[in-house]
Amino acid sequence: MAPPSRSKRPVRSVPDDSALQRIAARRVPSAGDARSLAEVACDEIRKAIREGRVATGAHLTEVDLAAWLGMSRTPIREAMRRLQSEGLLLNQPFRGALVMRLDADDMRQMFAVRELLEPAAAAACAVSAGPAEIAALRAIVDQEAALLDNPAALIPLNRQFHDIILESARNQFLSKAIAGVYSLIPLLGDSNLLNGPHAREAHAQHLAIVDAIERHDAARAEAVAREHVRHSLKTRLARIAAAVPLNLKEKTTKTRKK
Amino acid sequence: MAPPSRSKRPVRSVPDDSALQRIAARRVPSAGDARSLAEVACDEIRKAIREGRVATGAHLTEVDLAAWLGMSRTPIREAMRRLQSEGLLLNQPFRGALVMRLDADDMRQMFAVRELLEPAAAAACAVSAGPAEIAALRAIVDQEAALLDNPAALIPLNRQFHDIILESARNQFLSKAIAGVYSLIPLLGDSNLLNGPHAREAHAQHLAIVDAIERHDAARAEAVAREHVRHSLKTRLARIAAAVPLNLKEKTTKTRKK
DNA sequence: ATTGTATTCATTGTATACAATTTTTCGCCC
DNA sequence: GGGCGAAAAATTGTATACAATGAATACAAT
Repeated sequence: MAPPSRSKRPVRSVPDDSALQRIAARRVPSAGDARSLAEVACDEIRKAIREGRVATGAHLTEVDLAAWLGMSRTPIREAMRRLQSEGLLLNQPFRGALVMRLDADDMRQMFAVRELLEPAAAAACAVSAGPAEIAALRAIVDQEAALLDNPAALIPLNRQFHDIILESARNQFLSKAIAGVYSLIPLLGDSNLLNGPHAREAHAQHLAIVDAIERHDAARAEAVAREHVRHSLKTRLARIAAAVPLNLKEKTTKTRKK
Repeated sequence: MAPPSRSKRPVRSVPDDSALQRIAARRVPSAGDARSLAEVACDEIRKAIREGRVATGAHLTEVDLAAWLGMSRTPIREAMRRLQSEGLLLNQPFRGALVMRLDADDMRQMFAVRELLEPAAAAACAVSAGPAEIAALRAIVDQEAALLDNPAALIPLNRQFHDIILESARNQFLSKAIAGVYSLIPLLGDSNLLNGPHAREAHAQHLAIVDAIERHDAARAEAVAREHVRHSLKTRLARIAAAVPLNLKEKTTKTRKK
C-alpha cells in the first residue's frame, strides 16, 4: 500500500496575536508528542500498577489521578474506563476504582485459559508460518541464548517471541483473546524470567517450539507450548507458596491509610 | 466548624406509612433510570449495528451520533471507545468510525476460537456444576423444547443457556475471553436459530450437553459442545454460500441503483 | 447510647467551550 | 486544465463548569 505523499510541512498561519500568545503559553508542540493525554494516563497508571506504586486497597478517584498526572479529568476518565475494561481496575461506584488483585485461584484460572489458547496459537503458527517469521523467531531465540544471564533483557524478547507466534497464527480472535489475558499479567508481580533456572528452561522450550514450527510439526509445537505454559504456572505457584507464609503475619498488622 | 443552628424540628411522630411511601417513591426513579447516557448510547449503537440500520461504509462521527441520540459528545465518546475496544467499530482518525465487517475467513477464525473455548467451558461446568445450576439448565432446555417453532423466543434462551454454563465453569478469564468473541456475533447477521432445522439440532445438542453435565461427564460434555460449535459454523457457512450467489444474481436482475 | 433524619461532602455524569490537527475546498498562477 | 498552497471546514482532544446522586456525618429525640 502506497501512502499518499502529503505535504508534512506545518504551515503556521497566525491569524492574530492572540493565537500566537496562546500557543506560546501552552506547551510547545514537540516532535513525537502525537500521543493523546488519555494514552499517557493509561500508560502511567499501568506502569504504576506494574511497579506496585499504588496502595493495594487504595481508591483511585478521577480527581486524584488528574491531580497526580497534571491533566483534567476528561482524559483520566477515558484511561480509567479502558483499564476497567481490561480488568486492571475494578470500578466501585462513588468510591473510586481499586486495583484488581489476583489470588492463587485467579492465577490458576488464567493459566487454564492460556493452556487452551497458546498451544493453539503455536500449532496454527506451525501450519502457516513462512520463512521470514521462522527466521525472526530463530533470531529471538538466538538473542535469548546470549542473554540468559541478563533477565531484564529477556523480558522484551519473550514478549516479541509470543507476539510473532500470535501474528503468524493469523487469527485476530485468537490474538485478541490472548491479549485480554496478557493484559492482566502485570497483576501477578515480577516476571518468572527473573528466576535464572526458569529462564533457562523457558529458553529451551522456546527453542523446541521454533524447531517444531520450522518443521511445520503442529502437534509437537502445540505440545511444547502447553508444557511451556504449565512450567510457567508451576514456577509462579512455587513462588507464591514460598512467599505467602511471610505475608500472613503481616496481614494482621495491615497499615491503615487514609 | 459549626453548621448554622437551624433547629428546625422535623417531624417526630411520623407515621410509618409516610416513610414507606417515600422509600417507594424514591425507588421508582432509581430502578428504571439508573443507566448513564453512555450506556444508553452504547446499547443504541449496538442495536443499530445488529439491525443493520447503519450504512456499511458510513463514517460515524461523534457529532452525528450525538445529534442522532440527542445527547452531548461526552457520553457518545465513551460509548464509541467501548465499542471500538469490543471490535464493533473501527476507528479511523479524523474520518469517523466505521462498522467492522467480518467476511467468511473472519467467521472461520471466530469459530476456531469458539471451538477452543466453549468445549472447555462445558467440561469445566460438568466438573463443578451444582444441583441448582443443573436444574436451571434443564429448565431452559425444557422451555426450548416447547418453543421450537418460535425462533425469536429461542434466541434469549440460547444466550441464557450459554451464560449459565459459563458461570458454572467458574473461570473469569474463560468468561471474558468468550464474551469478547460473542460481542462480535451481531456482525454475522441473523441468528442461526431462525433456521428451523438448525434450531432443532441445536436443541438436541443442548439436551445432550445437559445430560453430560448432570452425569459430570466432562469428556462427553466437551465433545458435544465441540460438535455444537462445528454445527453452528457449518450452518453459517452454508447460509452465506447460499446467499452470495443469490446476491450476485439480484445484482444482475434487479434494477441497479448506483 | 442508639436510632432516625437532615445536612454536607465526595464522586461521578454531562454539557459546553475551546484548541489542535487533519481533511477539504477554493483561488491562483502556470 | 492542472498543480500548488492557503483559507475553511471538519473532526477530535482537552479543560472546565455544573448537575445529580451516593456516601458520610452531625444532630436531635427517645
